[in-house]
Amino acid sequence: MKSPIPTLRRYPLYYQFLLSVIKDGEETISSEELGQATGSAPEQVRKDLGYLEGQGRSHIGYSTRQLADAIVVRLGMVQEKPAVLVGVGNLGRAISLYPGFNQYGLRITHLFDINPNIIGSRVGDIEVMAADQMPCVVKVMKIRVGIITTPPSGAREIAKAMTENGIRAIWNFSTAHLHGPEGVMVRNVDLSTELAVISHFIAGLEKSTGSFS
Amino acid sequence: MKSPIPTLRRYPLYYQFLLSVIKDGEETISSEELGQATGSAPEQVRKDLGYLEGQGRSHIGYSTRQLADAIVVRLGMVQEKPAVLVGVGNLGRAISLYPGFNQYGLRITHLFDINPNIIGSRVGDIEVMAADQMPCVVKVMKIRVGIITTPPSGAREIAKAMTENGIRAIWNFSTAHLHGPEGVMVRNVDLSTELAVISHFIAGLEKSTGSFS
DNA sequence: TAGATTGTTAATCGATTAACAATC
DNA sequence: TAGATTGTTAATCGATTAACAATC
Repeated sequence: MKSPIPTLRRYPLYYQFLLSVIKDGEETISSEELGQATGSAPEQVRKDLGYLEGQGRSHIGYSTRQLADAIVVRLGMVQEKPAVLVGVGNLGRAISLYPGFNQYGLRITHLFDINPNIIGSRVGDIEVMAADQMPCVVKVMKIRVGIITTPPSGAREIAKAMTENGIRAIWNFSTAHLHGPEGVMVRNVDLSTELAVISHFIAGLEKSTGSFS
Repeated sequence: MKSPIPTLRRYPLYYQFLLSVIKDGEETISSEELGQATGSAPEQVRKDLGYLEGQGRSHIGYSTRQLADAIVVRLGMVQEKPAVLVGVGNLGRAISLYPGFNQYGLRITHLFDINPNIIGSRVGDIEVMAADQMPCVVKVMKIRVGIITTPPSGAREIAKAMTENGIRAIWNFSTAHLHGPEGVMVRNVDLSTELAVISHFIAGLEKSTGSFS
């Protein structure tokens, strides 16, 4: 059965915790425990896991191994997903070096930038190429995933070049809000959306407690 | 009127776009345009803006200036919010150098790490301190915002030390899922949640088109 | 067995979307 | 004026939560 997007987003949380308890030698786990560890209600956990192959057993719980495997299958984590990244600033560098992505089969194979001082430099063991070569690389290598970590100004154009050359999913970290054509998934990740929530909360505290408390 | 969290998260998107049209000299903007630019329906925009002070005018739209100001006020963007960051790896470095945060009044004032090779080094104009000094700094400087960019193993303990010394909002980028005590807001930002959605989507494509297409 | 735990159905909740009167 | 646009109320939608029978 198809998993809704909020559920898909919770699978990695379950998966991470499953790995740690498997390492501890646990054979089974209850929805209660799994919920505790990931910040979800047990009913939520059971519902989410209900979309997966396999099932839990009353009085016993779920097999940790079987569950982890089911998540791997559902998320397509074993498939190799080569990706290009455009914009090798601090954020781009951090993301291309982020160790957690391998687990999901995401491999950033090419880096691009427009800054001549950055082009030709190395990040990890990848050499940064000139951004105008990105379309060609994407097309020739049949790459399906594009990551954008540029300033907002160039983002739209880059996204266009990506989709025109076969990219099917764009992970956009720039503050420009993008949306792709039919059949292309765009995930906009804007850190300021979270910052808004935090700022609002902290500012609210100051107001209520004032400088007298 | 209080804005719900999904609305708070959209304000930065509106704000960003408002700044750009103000720079272009536009005096007013319609909910239609604003929605177009940020990926929301016009009704959604009107609802979100309805929570703010001030109002739009029929046939005219909203005053761009007034709207931007109202968002600034609602999100408490002008209040100075000093913050500490623990974990000066690639991600931590990227975040402490991220230019967009100033806008929200967030100022990362102290950096901490446990790695002796990193302690004493500089990121921007801030010197990295030993992590065990974090509780003291937070307490003495009355800092209310903590950012965690460590590996998951140490995260829980760091969060505990933060809240015990007066931190009221934690922005957690580690893969450990945290939740704070009553009165402390924790925002868990796990990049793998987004990656799950992307991986699922791309893996689904491969399956349906196969290697024959 | 008794009690723990799943799986599933129903109820709730909150956000989004639609509809439309009011207004400029 | 006519048409565009807001503001607000109602309808829809989807996810979360609650309830509970089934089962080990």
